[in-house]
Amino acid sequence: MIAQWLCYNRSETFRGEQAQHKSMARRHNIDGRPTIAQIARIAGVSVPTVSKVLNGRADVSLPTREKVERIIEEYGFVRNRAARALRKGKTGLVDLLLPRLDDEYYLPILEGVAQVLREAGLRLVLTATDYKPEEEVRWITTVTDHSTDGILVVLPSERAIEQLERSGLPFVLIHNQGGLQATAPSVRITSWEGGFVATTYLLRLGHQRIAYIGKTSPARDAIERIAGYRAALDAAGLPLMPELECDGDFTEASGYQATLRLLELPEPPTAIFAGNDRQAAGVYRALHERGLVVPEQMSVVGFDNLPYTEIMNPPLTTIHAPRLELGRTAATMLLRLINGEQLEMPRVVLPTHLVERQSCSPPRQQQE
Amino acid sequence: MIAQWLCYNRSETFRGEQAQHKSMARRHNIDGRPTIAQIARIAGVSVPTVSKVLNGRADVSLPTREKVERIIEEYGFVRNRAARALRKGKTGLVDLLLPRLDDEYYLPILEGVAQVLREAGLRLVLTATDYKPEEEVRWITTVTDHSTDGILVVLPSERAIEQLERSGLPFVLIHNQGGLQATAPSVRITSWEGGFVATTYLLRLGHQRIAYIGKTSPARDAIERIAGYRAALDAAGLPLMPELECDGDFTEASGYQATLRLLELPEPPTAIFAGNDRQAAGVYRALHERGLVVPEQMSVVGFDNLPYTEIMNPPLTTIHAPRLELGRTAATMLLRLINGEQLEMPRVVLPTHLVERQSCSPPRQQQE
DNA sequence: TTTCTTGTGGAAAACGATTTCGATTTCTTT
DNA sequence: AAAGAAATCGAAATCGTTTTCCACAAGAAA
Repeated sequence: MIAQWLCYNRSETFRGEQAQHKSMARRHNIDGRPTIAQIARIAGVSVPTVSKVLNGRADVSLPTREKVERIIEEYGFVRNRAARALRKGKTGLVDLLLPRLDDEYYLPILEGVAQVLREAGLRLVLTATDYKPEEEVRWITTVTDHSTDGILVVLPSERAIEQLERSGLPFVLIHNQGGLQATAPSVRITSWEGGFVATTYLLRLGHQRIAYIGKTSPARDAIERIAGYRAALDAAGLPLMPELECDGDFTEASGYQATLRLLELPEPPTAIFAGNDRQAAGVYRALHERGLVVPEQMSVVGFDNLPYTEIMNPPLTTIHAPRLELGRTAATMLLRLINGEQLEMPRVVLPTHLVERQSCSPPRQQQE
Repeated sequence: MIAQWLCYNRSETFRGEQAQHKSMARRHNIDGRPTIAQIARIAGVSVPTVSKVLNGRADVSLPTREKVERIIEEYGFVRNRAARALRKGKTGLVDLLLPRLDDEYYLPILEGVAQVLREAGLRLVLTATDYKPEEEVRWITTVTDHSTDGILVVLPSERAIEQLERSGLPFVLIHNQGGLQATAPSVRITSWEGGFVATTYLLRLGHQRIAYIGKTSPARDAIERIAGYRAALDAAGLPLMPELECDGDFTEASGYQATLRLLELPEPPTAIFAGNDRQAAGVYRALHERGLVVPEQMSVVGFDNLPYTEIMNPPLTTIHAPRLELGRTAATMLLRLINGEQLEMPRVVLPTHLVERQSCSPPRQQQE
């Protein structure tokens, strides 16, 4: 047992694996990792010449270039990023600030950002603020120290935006909560339309009593979703039914509890529009517990289109939130800003759309 | 419509928001962001003194310190990270390499790493290799340029490990695939025990015909899981049943297809051990399609304990893979290495355990 | 009063790359 | 063959911080 917990000695490994480089290095009196100056000396050229080769500049003759390239290859030289960043004023890093990392909602956003940055040869620094103001203060000071070329913030607070604008660094907001007057570059989704479309879909199926879950959250997207719901009812000439607008903080548990309350109503709804997919999962659980089957006895619509909605039973009809594109466009915009370009469209809104699966059907005749 | 797509002019914003700093800066002929030298000049001290204040050194008198601190605060000075990194040889950055970002399996690992790094005041650079060798080559050269202080790699390839050892940078492997002889510091989970425990659990419930899905993957964890399954059968005195060992590449679809094939067997199994939760979801789908109910007509066990297993219907019994701890311990080990310490336990294996939910029950009497 | 600490502060040399600009060489042109 | 143009290369400055080491002053010990 003990034998396999062999002690790992870093310097030993280093010596072992770097042997071939080491021997060459010794000949030229190099201690550790080679620098541009050492490469230059070995190649018999000047430091700027090596730099020019490294940066693919034109004013280097072919023989010189090849010689230098050979030496670089031979010694496994890689240039020191810190020195480069210092001189060029660019770090090649972009900061992405997420509220949480354990929430899979943000995953495609992250993926989208990573894709674009990778294509551009930039690297991604990830920070989770955990919704805590102290954390925000920490990253604000740590982020504005020129250690990154630009900043992407998901669900930024007002204070965060102020700090960002003050810093002078390029930044783009994702899911900006701010008021309409904010001019900062941002990417959002059409939450209102999503709410409207989902509700309209249920209305078209013939539902008259449609509940909404998710009234608690003060987030802008949540507010827009319920507003879309109300607008759709209104457009259909139906009155608002306050008893069908349930609290819900966008967790599975709140969807569960809201559903139980809805089922105890004298006249329960025939369809439930959950403000997000997690709540929809809670709705499923409550319905299953009460022995109601989806969609025959209750239609359900979610929001976000998380991956697992496909494998729910039955698969959940939901509003697709284009989260990958959210990340991609935000990153693309940021690259423009970093490049000193102007954004012709600083405030982008990405469309949502309905994904029809099997959790909805027309209501039963006469509600029993 | 057009009105709200106001053009965002970065330099304008900069001018506006930084006005109060700017005015002071102008008095002292400062153009952009202040440097240590400018702070020093304004405070009437030397550059090293400011640096000493910044680094909390002892050889600065209280009045001087306070004066400098006041100026720093007043001008909103933050030091340039690149310069600091160049001089100190440390960047304050740690690289995390993940195969994919759109796979929620890795999310808790990421979260764990982020937690530990945040506590240590380091920042996380995230890279996705996308399982592509070219990508790996790219990051290998880009990552070993001293731009990060250490590297964490999830599911590293052999070549990646070689490169890492050659680079001389501290690194820790997560889910190392390598052979037992590898001495590189790594963190894994007890996949074999997980497979053994899951299978034994089903055996104890009375199942005799237990299928396993997930034979295709060459990943070490996959191999260990099926080995654990076989060992449990063996320990129970049961023969191996090759027709019950199904191919499966750990996707939902493969779980679905494998299940359909299993159900067509002359003598189908009474329980299915899916190599991971995604495959288990496919199992559920196939069973539901065929009208079989879990667990009465088929017991199912998963592996990984992904978040959505809790809201599956019925909730899935599965093997918990401690992914958060995987990230935390790997990051903790890396910090030690960065700090120049030795690891007394360079190869850590984290325990898995069974999470009992409602997808298993004793087999029906007499199989019909 | 003299010497020895102790405490403060600064001059200058790093760190490793990039960039500017001038010097040299080579190649055309007249 | 001389003069001008083009290609090639390098010396030195620079980015902003940290670190080493030395100078100086004030207080303590002789």
